[in-house]
Amino acid sequence: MYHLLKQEGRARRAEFTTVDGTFQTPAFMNVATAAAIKGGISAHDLVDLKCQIMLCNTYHLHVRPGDNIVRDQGGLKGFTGWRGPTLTDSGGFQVFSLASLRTIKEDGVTFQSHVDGRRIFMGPEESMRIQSNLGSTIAMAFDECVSNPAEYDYAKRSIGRTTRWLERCKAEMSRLNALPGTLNPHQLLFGINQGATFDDLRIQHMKDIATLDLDGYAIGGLAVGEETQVMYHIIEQVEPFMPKDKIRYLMGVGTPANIIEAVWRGVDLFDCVMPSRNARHGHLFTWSGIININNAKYQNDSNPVDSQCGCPACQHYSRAYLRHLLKANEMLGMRLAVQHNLYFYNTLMEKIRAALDAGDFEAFRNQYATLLATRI
RNA sequence: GGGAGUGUUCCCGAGCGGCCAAAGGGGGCAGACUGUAAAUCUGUUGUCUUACGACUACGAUGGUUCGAAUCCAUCCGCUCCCA
Repeated sequence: MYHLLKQEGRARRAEFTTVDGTFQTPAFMNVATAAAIKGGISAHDLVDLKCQIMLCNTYHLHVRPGDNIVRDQGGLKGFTGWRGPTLTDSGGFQVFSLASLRTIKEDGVTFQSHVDGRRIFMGPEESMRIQSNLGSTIAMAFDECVSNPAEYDYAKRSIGRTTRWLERCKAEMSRLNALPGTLNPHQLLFGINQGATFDDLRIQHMKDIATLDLDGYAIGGLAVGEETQVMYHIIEQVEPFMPKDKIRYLMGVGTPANIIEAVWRGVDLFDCVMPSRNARHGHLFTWSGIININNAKYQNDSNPVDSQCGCPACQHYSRAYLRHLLKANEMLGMRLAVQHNLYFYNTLMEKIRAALDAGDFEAFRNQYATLLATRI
């Protein structure tokens, strides 16, 4: 249930209520692909990192340990111990990213497991059944994510198929939610807008899926090869055709600047592997810009990563220590780095919401969009 | 005392007459990363120079050769075997 609290231009401040709790938007989902944030972060840690909603992946959990196991363990909630809302990605992105191992047909997609190489078939119904077993708060539609630049004709055929898949997802989800013994009988379904970088395809597809009255709408297929300005342009084109009373999710995005710019253009929800992956590689976000903690200039630096940060790493440890841990390949190094970046992202969202509440998000955007992308 | 090895660029280690500033690791330095096949990947790593190139380098010294990290002699260091 989406409840709009305040608006500034196209930017929206709202809250989203689910059976697993309410979260404040704009929000960033913390990515726990295989039911854990990479870098040794537990569900319990996520609470301290100001996480509101956790994202897991259908494909990965289907392959290992198997969605039936997760269901038997009480779904993602029982399995991971995360009590708040969860969203599961549908496996659509894996279809795209495992490009060399797949065949796409009308029924669904056959692709090879990256774990043991076995052939796996996944279509809309399979994806919904797996997500139902995972018991997530929100299930994503099974879509096709096309890489950019894309051929117009291919993108056009792809959105037709993605729409038909969406209709099948909706039907299957209704059926599953009504079954006795279903883990989460109130599981929500979000549709996904596609159409590569073509305005007319994007708009047409958005209009098509808007008629299906889903619980939320995502923009997918962005930040997959096109220029950043093209991404912003597509959001601007599609946004007017997204239902005003539904939550909007920009999938897989992005940098702090991307998020600020997308909120500015009317997006409510985000997820991205960047804070966790980049943290593992020593790339840390701060309120003064981006640093690479591996750089030699930090080897004897007794300051915290960011003196303005309240995360567990910045509260107790120096740049010199964190750099040493990462260099020495100590698990603690990754853990602290990931904690820092996730705390940064969740705090960024908090600040965005505060700015919207105060009615000065434009000033916030002017102050931070460029600054946070600066390398220092 | 006798015999057999061995010494390579920051480290380990390949090379056995020219294509060697010298494979491959490691380490160092830097970069990338956007619904996670990612604790991954890429570049770089003798000095000087923008570059062409020049110079210094394969334990030391001397030699053979048009040419030596590579062959020979002596010396120095280390390892192993026999007494």
